[in-house]
Amino acid sequence: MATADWALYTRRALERSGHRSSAPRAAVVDTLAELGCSVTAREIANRVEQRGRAVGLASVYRTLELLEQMGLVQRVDLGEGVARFEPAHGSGEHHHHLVCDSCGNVTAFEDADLERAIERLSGRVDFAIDAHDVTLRGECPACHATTSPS
Amino acid sequence: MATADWALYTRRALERSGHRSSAPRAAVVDTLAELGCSVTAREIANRVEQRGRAVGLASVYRTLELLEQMGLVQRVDLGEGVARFEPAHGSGEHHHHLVCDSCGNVTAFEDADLERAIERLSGRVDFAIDAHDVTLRGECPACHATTSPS
DNA sequence: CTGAGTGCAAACAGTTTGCATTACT
DNA sequence: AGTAATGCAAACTGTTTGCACTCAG
Repeated sequence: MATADWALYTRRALERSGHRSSAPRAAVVDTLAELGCSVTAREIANRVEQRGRAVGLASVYRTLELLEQMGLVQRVDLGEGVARFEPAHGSGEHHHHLVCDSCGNVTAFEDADLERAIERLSGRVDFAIDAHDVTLRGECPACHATTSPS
Repeated sequence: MATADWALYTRRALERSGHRSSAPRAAVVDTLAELGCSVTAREIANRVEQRGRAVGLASVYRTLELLEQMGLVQRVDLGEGVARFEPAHGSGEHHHHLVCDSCGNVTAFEDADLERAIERLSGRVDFAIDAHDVTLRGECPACHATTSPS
């Protein structure tokens, strides 16, 4: 399964580039793999602690920063004033996020049509585009049900 | 011209909804209209000060928050860790942003194709979408020239 | 044994809030 | 006169940094 692959690959990549394999760092990698899509640094620290081990928040941030520079982690900003992070799966996989305005719930989606539109657009603008974010906001099914009970 | 229209309309809207017309608030409105697209609270405060008058940063934030709630101002988060704001022009006008990774320069763009793709997509997901942000990142022409001098 | 990596606490930056003061209406 | 709105400074939040300590290589 992809999440275990990523954790493994990431640990290898760290080794390969001469980084020491420390317990805290491994815990962050494993936990990010476990939690998956768009998690905050604090969520990672909390989860690690739940599992008995413990990591300083600073180390979580330092690890995430390192991994981001290595292209193994993607930083995501959904406009909540908190940075979110997720495993970066190679070049292929590519998703964006739906955010529920009521409960803050975050879900991922992918859409080839959208990607195509953005790609075309990228060729048309005068910037040299190399990344893009799309965030859709609204109400998730659960909140929608309670808000407008038909 | 649109910027003056917006300032006028906004001041009217404030009056109409029973808000006092104070000098600081008017200054914020005028300055946001003048600066236009995606400015920070501090930029507004600075600009107001340059023009002789002065506003506390807190008042700038309070005004922007009020205007946002009234739908007259749009809050924009480009993932820099600073909130940006811009005049919200009615329902029609709709743009997104290009951010230069090197110099931080922000430019606006609109693209009907992209909007259409998002609209179609919105119908397909299980959230009730009512807003969306798109941010394209890359190198602006100026930075691109200095980075890769052909 | 050496220094990369850690944890803590202090420093920071942006934003929000409490409160006494100001100034529209 | 009454009270919405202001300005300042303190409080808060998320993130970064300095520094002494630890542990992997």
